[in-house]
Amino acid sequence: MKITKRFNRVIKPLKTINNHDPKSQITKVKTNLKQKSKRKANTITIKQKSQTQLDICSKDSFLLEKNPKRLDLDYYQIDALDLAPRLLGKYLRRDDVVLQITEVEAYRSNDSACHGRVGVTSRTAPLFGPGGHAYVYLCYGMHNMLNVVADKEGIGSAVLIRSCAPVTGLETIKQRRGLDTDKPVLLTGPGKVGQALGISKDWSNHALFSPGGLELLDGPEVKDIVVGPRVGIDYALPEHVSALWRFAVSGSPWISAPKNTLKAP
DNA sequence: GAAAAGATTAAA
DNA sequence: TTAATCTTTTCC
Repeated sequence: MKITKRFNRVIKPLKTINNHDPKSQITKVKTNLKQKSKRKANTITIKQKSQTQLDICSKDSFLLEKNPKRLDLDYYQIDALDLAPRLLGKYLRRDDVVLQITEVEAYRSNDSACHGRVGVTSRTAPLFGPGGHAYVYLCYGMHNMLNVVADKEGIGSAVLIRSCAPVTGLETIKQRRGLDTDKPVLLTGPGKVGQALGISKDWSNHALFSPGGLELLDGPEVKDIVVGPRVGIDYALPEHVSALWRFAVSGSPWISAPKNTLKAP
């Protein structure tokens, strides 16, 4: 498999060169190389810019909260559709890492896109437990997706955390992600959030309102929200595919793709 | 002309 | 879904 990848990457430019004027193609390749080295040279500038964004987005608000408290069990005992937008701005903490939630999706009872549609299994059991627990599942055999279980026991609904902004523990986040950057690519996507928090499906059913491990802390209420259809649920019924149950902090750079489907409500 | 944003593709 | 590429658009 690796051979195929390498083969493609080597052969592609050659094909292009053969089909076009060699001189212009060589110039193009040279330009690309130049751009790449320049990008490297500009790393410092980019980092400074991102750092500013980071401060504006989340660091200040976390410090202002002084000592954010864990949300209590009652907070979660509502419809996932109501809980989802309320989780924007809240904080996820594990070890020295604190992330501020910037993008979520609601998965509800009687929702053909929700894992709960198959009923209670060993995997989905936490989903049917009382709200306030984590529901973590493996996607594509490698991505751990973090959901916050909503509503009362037996309902089977949750809020998927799709993106976050870093607040503290940037070095740990980078290390877990295996990426040395401060840019949104670090945390925009559900798999990235799970990786940054260092969680696996073993964390499924973990109580987010209890001290220790993974905690969900209170944060500022987000009023400027954009909404859109949920991502990657083509298998669901049309009415659920089109439902605007994806929520994100308006204007935040910490939002996953696709962004053009998000609009003011 | 360079950076940013969008689209595409392989991989797991 | 993610990461890496390739392509198009934006803007200094």
